[in-house]
Amino acid sequence: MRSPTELAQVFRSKQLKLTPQRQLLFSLLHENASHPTAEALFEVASKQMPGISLRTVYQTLGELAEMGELQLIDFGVGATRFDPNMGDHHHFVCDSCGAIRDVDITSAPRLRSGSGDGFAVEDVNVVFNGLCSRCNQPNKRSPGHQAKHKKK
Amino acid sequence: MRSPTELAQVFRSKQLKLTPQRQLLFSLLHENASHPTAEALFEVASKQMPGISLRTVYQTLGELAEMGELQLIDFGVGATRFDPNMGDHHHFVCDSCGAIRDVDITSAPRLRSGSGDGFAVEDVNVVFNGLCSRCNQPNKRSPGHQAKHKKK
DNA sequence: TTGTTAATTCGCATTACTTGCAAATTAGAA
DNA sequence: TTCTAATTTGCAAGTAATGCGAATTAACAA
Repeated sequence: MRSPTELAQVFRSKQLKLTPQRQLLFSLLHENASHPTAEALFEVASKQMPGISLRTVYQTLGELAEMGELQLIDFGVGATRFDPNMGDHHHFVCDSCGAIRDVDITSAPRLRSGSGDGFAVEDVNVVFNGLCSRCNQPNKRSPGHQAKHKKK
Repeated sequence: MRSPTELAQVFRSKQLKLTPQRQLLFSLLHENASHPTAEALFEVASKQMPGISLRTVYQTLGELAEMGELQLIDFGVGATRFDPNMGDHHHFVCDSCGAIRDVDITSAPRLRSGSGDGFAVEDVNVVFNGLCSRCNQPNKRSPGHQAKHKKK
């Protein structure tokens, strides 16, 4: 991850202006380990910066992703999630409450096959589905944000 | 996979009617290894059964998925894909043309961790991104259906 | 400080994909 | 053949995200 100061330099080096919106979104994202959606980030940002536009959130998140400052992940369950953790890692998704947790690559076999059968693999993403520790307790399932697409 | 006859029994056992639409969609899906979208399947189905509704395609695909006859997969690149292959396997997605290929589980490390850190993993999905053999040839990239969300 | 200008934000319209709903149709049992 | 619940269909509506143009503003220069 990058400090706000470093971010400023990255922005300038790319001819991008350092706006209050961008700074806010960047820091909110780094304070937030929940892999928020654009909408969720918008909610939080609105509290500190009333009037900020959802359009700007999408715009900025897209730019940060292009700059390699964050990952854009779609688990096929509602909206795209944003992850500032650019390290090699995977994800666990709770099928009950929708919570997402990073899965450190060391705890999962490292998959980095070069190529096979003619196609060149450039990236491998592993998604673990199941029940989080909270929802795994039979009597206290969080009815949180349920999966919409129920993959299976 | 199931033969049309077996399917009929499965349907009956669940009080579901064996309609021409369902039979057509089921067989089209099994003839088709491209992991089509609902829309794509609708196009093909329309040729053999003019007037069939896109709504019915979505409906039927959803039912088949609930019955465990097919998988519903969202790669975060446009529409949901449908896969009649219920065996343990993963997927390769071409970032250039959007083509999808099954990746037999034997060629990838078998990931079936029971649980860790309190959450119960019930399913593991691995997505390999890269360039397919066709697009991997520098001069002949298929400009096919480009990725829309470009995950990274 | 002030001015200039290209970058950015904002809001609204629009697209893409999918689902809800109600009326019309039909498979399967009697 | 008749009956009825299941199914299909078309259209409206919903969600997520993007396109676009007008208004605003960060950053640089004078």
